[in-house]
Amino acid sequence: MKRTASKRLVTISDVAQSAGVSKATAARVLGSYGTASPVVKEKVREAAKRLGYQANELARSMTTGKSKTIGVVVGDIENPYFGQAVRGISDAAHAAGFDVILSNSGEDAAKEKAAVRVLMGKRVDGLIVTPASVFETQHLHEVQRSGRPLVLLDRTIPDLAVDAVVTDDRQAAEAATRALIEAGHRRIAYISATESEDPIYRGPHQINLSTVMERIEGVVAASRSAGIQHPERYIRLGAHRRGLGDKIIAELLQGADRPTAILASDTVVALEVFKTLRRLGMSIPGDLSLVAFHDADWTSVTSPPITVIAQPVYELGFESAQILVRRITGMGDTPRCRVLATTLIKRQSIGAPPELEDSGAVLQDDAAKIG
Amino acid sequence: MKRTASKRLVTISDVAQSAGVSKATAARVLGSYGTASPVVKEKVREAAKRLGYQANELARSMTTGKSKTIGVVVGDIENPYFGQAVRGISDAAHAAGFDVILSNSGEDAAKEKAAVRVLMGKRVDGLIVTPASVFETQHLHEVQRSGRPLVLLDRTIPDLAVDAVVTDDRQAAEAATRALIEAGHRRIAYISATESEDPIYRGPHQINLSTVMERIEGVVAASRSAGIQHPERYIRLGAHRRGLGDKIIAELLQGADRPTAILASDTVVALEVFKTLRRLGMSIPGDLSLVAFHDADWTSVTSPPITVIAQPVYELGFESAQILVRRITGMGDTPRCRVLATTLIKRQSIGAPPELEDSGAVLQDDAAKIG
DNA sequence: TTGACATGTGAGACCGGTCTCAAATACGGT
DNA sequence: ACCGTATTTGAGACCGGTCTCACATGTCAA
Repeated sequence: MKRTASKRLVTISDVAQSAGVSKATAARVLGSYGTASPVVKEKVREAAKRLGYQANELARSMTTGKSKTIGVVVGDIENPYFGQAVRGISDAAHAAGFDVILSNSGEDAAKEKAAVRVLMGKRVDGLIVTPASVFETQHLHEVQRSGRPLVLLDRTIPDLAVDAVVTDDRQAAEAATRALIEAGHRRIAYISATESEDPIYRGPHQINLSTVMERIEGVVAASRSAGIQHPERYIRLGAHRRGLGDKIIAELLQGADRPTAILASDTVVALEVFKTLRRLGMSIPGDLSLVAFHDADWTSVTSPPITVIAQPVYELGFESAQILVRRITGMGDTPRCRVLATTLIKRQSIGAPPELEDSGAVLQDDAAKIG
Repeated sequence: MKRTASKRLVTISDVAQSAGVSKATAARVLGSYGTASPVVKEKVREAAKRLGYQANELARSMTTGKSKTIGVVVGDIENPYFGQAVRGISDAAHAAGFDVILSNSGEDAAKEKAAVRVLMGKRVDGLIVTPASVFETQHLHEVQRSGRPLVLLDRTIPDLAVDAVVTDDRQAAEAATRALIEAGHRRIAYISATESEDPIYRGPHQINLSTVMERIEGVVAASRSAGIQHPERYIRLGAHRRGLGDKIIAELLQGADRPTAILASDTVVALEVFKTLRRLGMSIPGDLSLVAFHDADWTSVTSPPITVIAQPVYELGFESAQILVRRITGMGDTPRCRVLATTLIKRQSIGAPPELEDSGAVLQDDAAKIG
């Protein structure tokens, strides 16, 4: 058995010595740059193979300044939404010869900040980030100032002039809401998983994600143009943690003037709605209609199958990586925000609203609000 | 506006010069090693802050030889199974002060090899890998030989003496099969997503994953001890690609002596079973009973809810990272394989087998095999 | 006062590559 | 044979940190 020393690795100098050439020459052959005669090339390659040489990419990156690596910070790897996006990123990156380092922030701005710092420290050539908050963005501004390319994924930050790739959430929310209105609904809830101590929506200052704001605007706009009064009252936030989501949904459905339809911000929330409904003995779409963001694979096998807003998640990742690579290699035209379209996939979770006893009271309530 | 040069970053020499101390002293303060007087510390820290100094981790790792980073190669990031495992890894790693670099192999041994090479090149302190094949393992042997700690996740490799963390697949498959047998089933299929050109199982040589082999053994053992003849005939492989899975399942269910129960290797396959059944106009558990590996969150909201084998996936990741960190920092007791237990969660997808016309023929068939 | 010893600081080697530059060699034409 | 040019090669600086070691200073006991 070959007792290779486990500590010290083979360096280019070792190879050079063994091949009987200078370090510089060996480096040229192994690094595929400069020139070397065929016979020398062969000698060096043979020695490298024999010694089991593997280049130290760290050293290489340090001198060249390029690491051929892009850093990615996503909100939650466990969420299949980001899983798909990451695959898109990986595919595009690898196709361009880049590696990917992934971190997840758990949607926590502080963790995100730390992750970005680490990746910058590792001298990645560029960054793709799904920012956890539009408020805490100093670290991203710093990245931009340092000149390292940065692409925002899924969400934008208003005052940060970098590339971004997002889906058209406003228009998606509007379309979904319109579909519910066309089915006869007037009391439509939007339940978001976004972080928030207060589950009740009181205004834009609470919202720290561009997507959430856009969706709320979409729901409100569609409702308003259908003559629905005060649609904001059915908006709920912070349904992220499992137990909490359940509570928020149950309270919403058991309260006075309960909504007859729910738009869920992702499939995790939709799942929570499903479970809560089962617990309350209510059915879809008889008692409640449901639409969810994200066409997760399982949404077509529930009963009833869920009507969803399909987002081009893989493309979102793929495009963002392509843009980033272009910035790294090429140069700077002005940053753009690419908006990808979504599709409403109609399945069987939308029905006519049930006849609610207190329906008249609600109208009165609405009327009172006007007067 | 401060026009920070976008190209050249601030180095420790810049900070030293600005603070009026030597490079060595500045490094001691900023690197938190050696000694420095309080007043000098203050000066250096102030200068670093003013200049926006960020350490070059590459340079740091190069001299120290440690990168405080562990590399992870998983089969498929999109699969929620691995998503959970990765979170477990991240949590344990970060708790110990390590960063995580993630790659995915797409269950392709060649890609896995490339990913391992890249990570080794980046001088990660250790590796966690879910090996795509028990046959192509030279690269993993090389890692082991180089002395860099390696932990296998979810799967083992017989002749490779490194740590591993897996679930007890044999016992899980046995328990699931027994549950089906107790419900009266005698024709039980196991459908695996594992890569294979031939969907029919002909022997162990086809199987390139330890988990798959264990599960097959589990199913066969439970069947045999219940007196079921030739249980292997209902084993199908390669249900990975979407279209193919559908075809394999449909053929199995429409063939002579069709199985009355299916054990699916993961929830993606289970989903495929659901869809195919719907297409064929069959129902669960009336026409077919179903059990699946992996307690994906949605398996409780289908109708009927699916009986699953819950695996401690997060723990799998968490443990593997802990073991790896222990190896990196501490030293070598002999490598161990940690086996975590699974739980059978009984829901409503198991029922009595339907009265099949050709039931008698099957028994004859079985009997014929004995004579 | 002097010596023993702890503490703070700077000079410079080093990690393992890349890259510049000059010297050495090969080649081609007259 | 001889010169001009192209190609191959080696010496050594460099990237940005860490680390060793020598030297300067401060403290305290004899």
